[in-house]
Amino acid sequence: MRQTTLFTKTRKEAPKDEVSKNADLLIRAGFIHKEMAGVYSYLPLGLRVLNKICDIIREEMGAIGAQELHLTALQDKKVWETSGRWDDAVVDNWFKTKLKNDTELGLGFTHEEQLTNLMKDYIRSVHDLPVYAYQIQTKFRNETRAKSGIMRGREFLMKDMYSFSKDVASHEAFYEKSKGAYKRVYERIGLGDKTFITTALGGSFSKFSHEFQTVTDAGEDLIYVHEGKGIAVNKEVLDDATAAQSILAELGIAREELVEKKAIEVGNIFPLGTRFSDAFELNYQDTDGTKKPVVMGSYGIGPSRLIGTIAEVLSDANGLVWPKEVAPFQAHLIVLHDKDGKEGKVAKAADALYDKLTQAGIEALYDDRDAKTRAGEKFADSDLIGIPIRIIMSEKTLAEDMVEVKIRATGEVRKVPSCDVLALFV
RNA sequence: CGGAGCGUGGUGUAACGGCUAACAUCCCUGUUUUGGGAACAGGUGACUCCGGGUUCGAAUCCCGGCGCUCCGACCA
Repeated sequence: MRQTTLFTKTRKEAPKDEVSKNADLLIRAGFIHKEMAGVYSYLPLGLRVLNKICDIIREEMGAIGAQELHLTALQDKKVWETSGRWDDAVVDNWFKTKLKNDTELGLGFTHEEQLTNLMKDYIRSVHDLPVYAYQIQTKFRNETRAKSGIMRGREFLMKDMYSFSKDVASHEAFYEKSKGAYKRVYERIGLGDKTFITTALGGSFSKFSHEFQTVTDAGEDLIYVHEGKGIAVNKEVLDDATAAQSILAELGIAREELVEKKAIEVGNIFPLGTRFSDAFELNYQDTDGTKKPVVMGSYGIGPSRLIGTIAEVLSDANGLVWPKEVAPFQAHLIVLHDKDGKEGKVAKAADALYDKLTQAGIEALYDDRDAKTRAGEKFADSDLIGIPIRIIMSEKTLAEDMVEVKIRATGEVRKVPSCDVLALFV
């Protein structure tokens, strides 16, 4: 994409109504636009990152046999009354609205109820199981306090998967498999080293749950990391003496081995048991003819929060630093025109290189702005946007038939023969 | 939901109750410049969040809204 056609611009100054680093950088670099507190639009650059993250999630969910679907955001009150979660006293972060005829509707903050109810039309027999279904969808949560930029919004994107298994054993087998899929997602988006599977309390549905927590000072949670085993427990576990004892024993770790860290929850999986299948009478007929409740699990990950987390964890003083797999573009080609400007030899060579990259299937952002935008400004913008590989072509480099390559993450600079540029992307 | 702070051109800031609301940046014209956010000249752009009130006079003081940020509570 030619940068002259990109409608967003970078900003030199931090927005006055944001303090958090993720919002500051993402807004200044033109990835997101704030609409109101906790509600952000995704601009072309930000959407590219979001789509890449979603595609990685799709691949990893597909790899463990999950199928994608898309449920509705508008929710039927009756369905939620079935599980007892319509009441504002039970769930206090509902957005509710009404039809013209005063029928109440909700805007989905999660989708256990709807999907369980839907599955009644498709799950009848043991032969229909298991089913693993997920969606990537906008969720609405009426948070009393939106904060931390895109880390905690009122409208946000969420991948939520639900598993439907015939019994506890097969549920547990899939639950374990899902952990692997989640780990691969964090590795691929560049957060693997800092993300720990964290045992947490189960809340109302089960004895325990697992969170994926990325260590960062911008986090809201306190976790206790066992660095040797690469696992953690949530503070809430240690606060509960009986839970702490059994969970630490199960994990084979001792309290003294744990190090306290601030972290942001970037994923959460938990067994649902038959909490919803009982409520909705989602049963199946087993081979022996008896009726049994489906055993369920729920698996969430927030792509938009992941963007914020990457911005918090991987950025530096000059701006964003995108890992290869989620970067909006693989290459940032910068041309420094000669005195003939857009008609000059350097411009022609850079145009040709851009075409070559594009034809090779390499996504490149081409900073083709003319000499009114000087080198320093182009470099500063490039640092801020954070594309992994920068390729600079100028009169100087062209004279040697080279380009200059700078790696955003490390700052490493080297000269590469123009003909070898494609080799940078294998 | 408790507490604190804030709301002024697109952006970031300034302005004692008193001239035509100032500066920087961005943007537009032109000249010059060309490897880390250049220089000069000219120009566009604001009912100072909204509604009331006090006053000869309000961006400024008072009241009420709305909005934003932060701390806390909450967060299957």
